[in-house]
Order: sequence, then structure tokens, then C-alpha cells
Amino acid sequence: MTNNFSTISTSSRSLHVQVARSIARRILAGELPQGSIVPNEMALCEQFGVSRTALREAIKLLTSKGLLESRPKIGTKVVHRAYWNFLDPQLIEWMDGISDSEVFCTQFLGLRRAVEPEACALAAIHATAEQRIELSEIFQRMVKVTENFDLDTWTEVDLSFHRLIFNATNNDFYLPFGNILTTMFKTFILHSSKHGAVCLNEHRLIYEAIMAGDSAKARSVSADHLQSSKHRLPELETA
Amino acid sequence: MTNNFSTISTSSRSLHVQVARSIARRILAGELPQGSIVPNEMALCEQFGVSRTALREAIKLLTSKGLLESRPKIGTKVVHRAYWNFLDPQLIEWMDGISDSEVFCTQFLGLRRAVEPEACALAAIHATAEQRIELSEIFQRMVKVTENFDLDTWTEVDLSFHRLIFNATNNDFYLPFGNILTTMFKTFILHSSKHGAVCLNEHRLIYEAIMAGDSAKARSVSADHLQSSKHRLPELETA
DNA sequence: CATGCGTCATTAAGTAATACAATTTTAAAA
DNA sequence: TTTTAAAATTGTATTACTTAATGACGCATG
Repeated sequence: MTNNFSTISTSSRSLHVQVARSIARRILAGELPQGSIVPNEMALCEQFGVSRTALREAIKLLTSKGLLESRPKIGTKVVHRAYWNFLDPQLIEWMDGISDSEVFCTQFLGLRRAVEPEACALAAIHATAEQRIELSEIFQRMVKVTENFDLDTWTEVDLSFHRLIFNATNNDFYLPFGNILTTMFKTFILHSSKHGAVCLNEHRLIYEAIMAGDSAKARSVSADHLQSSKHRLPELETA
Repeated sequence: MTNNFSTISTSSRSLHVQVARSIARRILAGELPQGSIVPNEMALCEQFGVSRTALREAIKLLTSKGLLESRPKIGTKVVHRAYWNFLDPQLIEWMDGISDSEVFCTQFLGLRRAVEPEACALAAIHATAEQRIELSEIFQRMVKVTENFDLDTWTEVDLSFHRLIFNATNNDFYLPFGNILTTMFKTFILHSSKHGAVCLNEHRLIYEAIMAGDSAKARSVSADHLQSSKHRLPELETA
């Protein structure tokens, strides 16, 4: 009856995902406090105007991401923030408009600075022959894009470039960062690429170091890239 | 706040979680190939002897972790490995016995080497007064444990120490690593602590650097810690 | 009388079974 | 070739029953 997510309308996403998103955003916004018990299933069903089936699948989704925890007789409660999986792309999407975008992006940069240089270093060592070929192909595209610059195209190629590096680490724990990075870009639109030409040069250094198998250099030029390219955000305390 | 042992075990008893684990392990083991369509819901219901409700909740759980993707008329298919969320603690648990533990732990070390030094550096800057007090309390416990050494107790305190550092970054993206680290330890039992005394000294250096607000030093001593303490694993290529 | 223990009722989530709707591929038909 | 229909599969709804945890009540015991 009461359709709380009418803003999404017919966004073709299944019902339980819409409900999950709606509940998640209440949690992320602090509207449903940590440790509190959310209304029971029946109440939520009425509130969202959906069946218990759909609602429960929504709750399972949120439980999987560490936001909720259900127990018989107790109810479903919001777990402590320390257990929320902020490295889940879908959860990151749900953060859109919840917290200050600039702060959030700055925090993300704080993670990139840790992960990406090491990923480049690992890729320089562990990348397969096929991955090196693919990397050079992507870099070729990158060069072409800068000749006739288009922001959307460049963003797409840029993401491919960094995603492939994560894959080329051949380390399972680095794989998810490709998706996280993509989601962050698509959701919060980090304009890390106003100066395509400048960035191209930085990418070239990374590309060449990886192709040369020089992990130390790959690490350092990647670190430089993240120091310089990040740039336009108001630097808080630089670690 | 030592909450989730009983809760985790109860939720693991839950039928749909058991089914999810079972399917997940087939996927992780490659028994259900990437891109393939898994048997339809009815078939899986019969196969596991559960209702469609339970099965669908299991599938929702796996979809949330990037393992599966469902579409009407098409079916449910195993998505490409690059989209699996290896940073999800539950998924990591499911890896137990699937891949070579030693390789897996070495890969994890490859991530720790990237993330933890930077986390220490950030904690040195951003830790609140309360967090610094708590850190010193934990370190006191750590000292006591080494006086009368007990591996289980030390592991617990060690995990608290590192978890608090992640929290003390006050960066949302670092929070999940506390859970990931805990899960890795509890699942794969990395005996990173045979030499409690030696490690104590390394932890003291980290502790003091963070308390002193010296981020550069915190970063470097943490990096040293991860170079030396992990050591008992056969180093592959050192990045 | 006060304390401790066990049983039982209550409540909310967990599971099951069934029916129907929505979606999209496939193929048949105009 | 285009349109339309049909079939297969997931998506959603409804209802009923089961399991588990809490608290309260009552009984027994000190």
C-alpha cells in the first residue's frame, strides 16, 4: 500500500533489492541506530507493502553485508558499524547521498594509496603473458583517447587499466578492488581525469614499470600517481 | 561486546546458510564452472531436500557475495571469478579446504603488507583519545600474556590489537579488514605468533609510534613487522 | 520467607507448500 | 520480415506450521 521507494519506480530491479536498499539507507544514515531492533517482519511487510517472502530476501541481503542480524524471538537487529562491509560494491552504491561525498572520496583515496601501489608491484611480478598483452592494448587505447579527449571514454579506459592491474596481481584478495574502484567512480564520479595528458604520462610510467617487471618502480610511480592526481580534493592531514 | 560466537554458530545452523555454504563451496572449487547455469530452483530444492523458500534465500546470499546472478527465464548462473567478493569474511570461511591453505595465506599476506602499514600510519594521525587509551590497555594485556604465554590468549589479544588499529584509522574502508583478519586467523590458523616475545617487541614499536602520532614511523615498523613475522611461510617471490 | 530451578506460554524468526505474476527466449504464424 | 503467441524460469504472494529464545509463573528447596 504505502510505497516508500516510489522514487525508483520501474527501475527493473527486483522488489527485494529495492526494499533492501531502502532499509540499508536508513541504517547507513543512522535512522535505524546500531544495536536497535528493527520492526518485526510483519510490520515491515506492511510498511513496504510487500510480501514476507520479498522482505525476508531483503533482510538476507543485508545480513550478508553485515548490516543486520536475525534471531528467533529476539528479532532483527542492526549490528555495530565495525561489522559493516564497506568493501562491498553494493553497499558503497547505497552510500550515495548519505555521507559527505568529499569526505567519503578522501577516505577512499586513503585506501587506494595503500592498495594500488602494492597491486602494481605485484602485477609487475605475477602478470601473465596474456595479461601483459592486454595491458598494452588498453594503454594503446588510453593514448588514442587523449588524442581526441572524451571524459566518459577516458574514464572507461582508465577503469579497465586499473582493473586489469588488480587482476594481474593474480592474488584473490586484490580482485575485488577492481569492482570497488569501478563502483566508486560510477557512483561518486571522481573527476580524477581533468588533465588527461598529465595523467597519461603517469599511467605510462606505471605501464612501463609493470611491463619491465620492475616491481619497486611500479610501486613508487603508482604512489606518485595517487599523490599528484588526487590533487583536487582539499587535502586533510596527509599521512 | 564479545558477541558473535554463539550468533555465528546459530546462524550457521540456519538451513539456508548451510545450503548457501554447500553451493558456494561447489562454485569455489570449480565444480560449478564460471558462466555456467546452475540447476533450476526446483532441481536444487530436491537435491538439497529443502523448500523453495530456503533455497532462494541461499541463492540471495550467494548473489550478494557476487557468486551468482539470477534472471527470469534464463536461470541462475555462476558469475566470473573477478566479481567474487574475496574480501567478504563469510566467503573466506567457505574457502576452508578448497584452495591450498599455504598459498591462500601467502596471498593474504600480500594484502596485509599493503593495508596494515598504511592503517598504522592513519591511526597514528586519526586515533581519538579514547582509542589511544584502549590501545594502551590492549598493549598492557599483550605484555602480561607474554609473561605467562598462552597461544590462544595471545592470538585473541593480537587480533584485538590489530582490529583496534583499523578502527582507529577512522576510515570506513579500513574497518572491514579487522573482520577479515579475524576470520583468516580463526579459519586458517596462521601461527604468526610462535615467538611471542619477539613479536611483542615489534608490537611495542607499532604501539609507541601510533601513540606518539608518528605516522611515518608507524608505517615503517608495521612494514618491518610483516616482513619478519610472517617469515615461516616459504616466501615465493617477494614483492 | 527467600532462593533456586524447571516448566510452560508467548513471540518472532525459520521453513514449507502452493499459487500466481512477470520476464524473456524461442518459435510459430501472419 | 514482423508480430504474436507459448513455454520455461525466476519473482512475488499467501498461508500454515516449526523452531528457538525469553520471561513469567509456579513448584520445590534452603
